[in-house]
Amino acid sequence: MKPLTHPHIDDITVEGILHAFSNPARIQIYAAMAAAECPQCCSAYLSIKGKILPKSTLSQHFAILRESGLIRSERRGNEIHNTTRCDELDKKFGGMIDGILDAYLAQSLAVRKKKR
Amino acid sequence: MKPLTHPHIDDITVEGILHAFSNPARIQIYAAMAAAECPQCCSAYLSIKGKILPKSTLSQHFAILRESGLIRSERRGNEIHNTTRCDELDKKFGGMIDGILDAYLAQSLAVRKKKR
DNA sequence: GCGCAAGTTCAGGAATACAGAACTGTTGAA
DNA sequence: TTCAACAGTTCTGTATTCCTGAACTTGCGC
Repeated sequence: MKPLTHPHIDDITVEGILHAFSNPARIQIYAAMAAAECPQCCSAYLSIKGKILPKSTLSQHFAILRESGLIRSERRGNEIHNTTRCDELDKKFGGMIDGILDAYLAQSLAVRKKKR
Repeated sequence: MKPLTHPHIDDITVEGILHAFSNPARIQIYAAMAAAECPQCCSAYLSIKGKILPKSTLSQHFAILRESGLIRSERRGNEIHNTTRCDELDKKFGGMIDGILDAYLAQSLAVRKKKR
């Protein structure tokens, strides 16, 4: 099994991050991960917004998040512990990530209100 | 020829914007448009970062930017005048767009420095 | 009218995304 | 140690999206 590789902070690009975020499942995964208090394994995100994702799809989403530099993944025995790289990213990209997350969370809240 | 339609501000979504921005040509067009002092027609962006885009490709990029709600396009006789909708967008999405643009511009600057 | 320039639409091929099936590697219990 | 269950990956075919050249429409000036 391949070792998990992460791009160096200098190799992370705005376009890569925006592409990773351009998929609804991926931005939701990232938002949930950013809100989590401790590292979560991949299968914690098998069900997202009431939809169930196939494991293979999820695995590929995680690969894209990892390769774009948004998250860090570490093998812990059987599972993989995932965390955001927000400290590094905030230093490099200023308020970009937070700005996106804030807007996304505000939108999610608004949608939930509407549904009631 | 179809009339140009723009989504209502309430129908603009974070995912739509991020998808529009996930393409290098589109974010560059938007950045240039945001920096321009007056409305630009589409063909002002035929050459972007040294690359020449086919007209058809450009036309579709503009359609995506328009439908995502990022820009406003108005027919002026033969050509189309394009402007960003940044006032509305800033009101709706807080610092998201500016955060993205700032990071993108900073990255572009860094790249240009490296090339020298 | 004519020619030209600005954009659009269409059609194809290329690239990318998705999901089911089969797989690898790890854990824990018998 | 053997084996079943579990976490995640890889492979593969299909569906979707993206890109671009060619043909087209519309508007302007001569």
